[in-house]
Amino acid sequence: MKIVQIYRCLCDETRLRILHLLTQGPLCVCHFQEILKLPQVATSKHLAYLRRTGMVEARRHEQWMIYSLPTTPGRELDLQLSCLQDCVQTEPVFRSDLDRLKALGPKCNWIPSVIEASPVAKKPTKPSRPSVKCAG
Amino acid sequence: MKIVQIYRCLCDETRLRILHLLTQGPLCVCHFQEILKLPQVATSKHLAYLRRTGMVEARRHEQWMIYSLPTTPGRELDLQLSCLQDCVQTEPVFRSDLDRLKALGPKCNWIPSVIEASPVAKKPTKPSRPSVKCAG
DNA sequence: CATATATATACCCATACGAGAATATACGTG
DNA sequence: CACGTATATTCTCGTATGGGTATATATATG
Repeated sequence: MKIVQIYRCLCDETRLRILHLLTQGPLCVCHFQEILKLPQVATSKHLAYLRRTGMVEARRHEQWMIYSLPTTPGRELDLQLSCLQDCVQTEPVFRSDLDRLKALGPKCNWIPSVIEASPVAKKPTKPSRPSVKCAG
Repeated sequence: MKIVQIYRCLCDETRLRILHLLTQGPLCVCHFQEILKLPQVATSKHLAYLRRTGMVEARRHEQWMIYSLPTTPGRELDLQLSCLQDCVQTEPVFRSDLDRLKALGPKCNWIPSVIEASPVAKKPTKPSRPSVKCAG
């Protein structure tokens, strides 16, 4: 991936927040909506943009699309993401995003096990009963 | 300066090359043109963009405008510029820019002394005689 | 002052992008 | 299969941006 492509992904605040959240682990779209407080279409389009350029990967799990950083990010992306984490320290948005992510905590515990793609993974806290309505 | 502003500056290859060159030291516009092989107006406009957002500083010296990184860059910009230098290693454009910069070497020795703003600075290699025509 | 060099700005055009509304697709449940 | 939830795509619109041409400004020189 060309460096300037990486920067083009980083030059929008929403995408910056998405990538920042993903450094903490995989997330599904509804959680992004929840944390970023953005309409569905905005979230989805930014995620599509990131996926097109190879900045993130996506896999479907039942109704949900789980987004994560690439399994093999490549040197440049790795460097940039580290730098991003350093840089955002000073801006409150990113801090509160993290707070909302933690607050969401147990609700999305099941995601990592899904990502590991272990077929026998138990999905402990996932409300597997009725009318899931995401984690809202 | 907001982080996303920094990224907006970095998301164009020309500006990336300009900033990369500036990590080596101050340069005047004609040297950018020379190294980047870009028309005057393109160079000037990208430099104006960078100046507007505070990514670079400019000072006039006689006919020339000398551009440099901010004297006090701030934490985020510092981090980003370091990361940039790390990242560009793999892309040939930046390498050849550096080569052309070195090749230009003695022709712009006088710039650092100008930047120091020492009133009695001698400008050794500057062709102070006739029809300067930049460093072309 | 006339002219040349260095640099910036204004203007025009094409394209990219972000936001919003509406619609489509995929999956799950009864 | 009908319906609901989750997510993606299409369309439209306004704005930012990059390239090019022409012009303006600043400085130096004769």
